Amino acid sequence: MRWSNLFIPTLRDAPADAEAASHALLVKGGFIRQLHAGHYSMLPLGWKVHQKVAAIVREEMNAIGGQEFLLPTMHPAGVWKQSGRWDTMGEIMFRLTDRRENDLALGITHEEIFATVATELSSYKELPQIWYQIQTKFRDEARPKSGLLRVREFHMKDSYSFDLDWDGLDEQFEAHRVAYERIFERLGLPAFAVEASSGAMGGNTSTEFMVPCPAGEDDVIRCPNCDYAANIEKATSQLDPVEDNMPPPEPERFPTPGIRTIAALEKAGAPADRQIKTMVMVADDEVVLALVRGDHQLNTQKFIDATSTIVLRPATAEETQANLGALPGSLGAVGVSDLRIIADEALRGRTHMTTGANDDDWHYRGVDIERDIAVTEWADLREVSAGEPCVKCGTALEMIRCVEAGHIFKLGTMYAEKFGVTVSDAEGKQRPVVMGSYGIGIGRNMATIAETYHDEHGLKWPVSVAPYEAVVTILKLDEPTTAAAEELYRGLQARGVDVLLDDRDARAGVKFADAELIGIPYRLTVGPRSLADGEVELTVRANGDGKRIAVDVAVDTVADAVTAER
RNA sequence: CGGGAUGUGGCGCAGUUUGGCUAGCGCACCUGCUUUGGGAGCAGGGGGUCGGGAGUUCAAAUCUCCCCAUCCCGACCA
Repeated sequence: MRWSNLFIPTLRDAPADAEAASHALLVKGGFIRQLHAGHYSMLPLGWKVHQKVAAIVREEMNAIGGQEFLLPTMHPAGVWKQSGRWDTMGEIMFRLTDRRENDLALGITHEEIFATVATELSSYKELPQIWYQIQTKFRDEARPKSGLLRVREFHMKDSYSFDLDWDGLDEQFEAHRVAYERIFERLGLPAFAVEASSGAMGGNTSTEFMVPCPAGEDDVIRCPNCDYAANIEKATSQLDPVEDNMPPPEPERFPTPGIRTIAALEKAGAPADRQIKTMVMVADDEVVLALVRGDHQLNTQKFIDATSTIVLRPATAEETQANLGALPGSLGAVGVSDLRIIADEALRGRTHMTTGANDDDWHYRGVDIERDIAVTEWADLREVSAGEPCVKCGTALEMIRCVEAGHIFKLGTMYAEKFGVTVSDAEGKQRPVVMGSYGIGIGRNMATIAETYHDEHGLKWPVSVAPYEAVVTILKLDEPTTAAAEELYRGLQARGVDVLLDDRDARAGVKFADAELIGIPYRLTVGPRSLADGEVELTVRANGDGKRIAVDVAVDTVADAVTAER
């Protein structure tokens, strides 16, 4: 393509409200424009990158036997009611009504729709199946942010596997894990797999693929020594045991005037690891107590997973007062019998603990949690901190901020049962199929690549996803220079290189700056000065290297480099 | 949803405190001349419901009220 004919609206100044590097550079480079919060127009350059990312995903899905579909984005409420998720999805789902007042939803994911199609599976001989699509998803995110990293409308590759049994699912899951690793490698992303919370998807196992990035929104706990890695919503660690000596026969009430915090109580003689922190939560309109050790933090996702909660919020001061008779600072679970009490595993077996007495300015000490508190359920609720010992090898864990680039789930038979997706097995018995689902956001991966590959001059796309693989820059629009550049351009096209010819009537500095901003991996600069020596200049965007090469080897040099890096 | 900030040509901004000239500057755009290997110079030119509505006033980008939008932090979130 000739640059003079293209719409590549580069800007001298990035919009002031773009903070993430990918956001600023994608706008500045003329790849995207915002329509409104969380909705972006893909301009020609952006769409080319998007399509190249999608093509890599498609190739790898096809390689593991995936079959491409395209399902509707707008769904009748009925299918969502059938799975039960019409009620459990909450505000994340855009809902609307048609002229006949039928309830409709915009798809946030497609388990329900693929399950509906899958009812036509009838025999185990048809299994396994891997079905996928690359299609628009809508999610009414509370806070879209950082350009393409978190939006409300985006393209996702979502795939679904159907197997006769769990062993089959394990194979599909593994096939996807390997496919995803290949995808991220081809995208140039240093992604790694971590244990994850399955959240609203259901199922019992899920793995996220994380890319370290300060603009990300997830914290990952990773062991620098062994292979342990988990989202902080799932991560655990070893804890040093705390010795509880001299358990007293019963809790002792003592006055703590003005003491409202763990730290203040510590000064009054109760070490934080000998305190029980009591938090009052409202889980789907039910008041529930969450107990963690004084020096630990509650991870709300762990609490949600442990209690199968849909909507969780802290109780208001009024609700707390009404249920426990005291305000935060003096709360405890001793003697509470009418509320669910979820306690963190780190508290199991502890005695000689201090906790609030549900009477402002009073606490109990000498509490034996199993004797004195009616714990309903024990669960892993506490949030791991960096530096704690790895559960597998004891090495100090590190915490890394990441972007979630992909997420794969073992779903089981829940959707098959809700939708009646059954097949006959070899004995002629009807069995529900075992499903998995697997997602990669295309635009988010594009933005994550931009986050990973850029410098002060602009983007530095890997060849695999670059909007153009090479650019031939004409420095002087006279006949001999133009003719030489055109010949290189045609030569590269003949070698199958996705090449751009910068034939604009602009100064050299403008052309160089634009080529660097939009991140073309290879630039051939054709000017009368070097041409007089029978040479052109080859500049590599990735490392800034520039060198002169003979005109007659230029096409092969660039084409070979591009081909090697695809 | 809570907190903070911002809305003035395509982009970046000034002007608002203290109401008052035809709403200004840089970039970008158009024309001409010169220039031409790292975002050119000179001259001329086009483009703006000052986020929207209502109000106060002789007079509103500027003051008042209401609303909307966007960004950041948090909550939340596959």
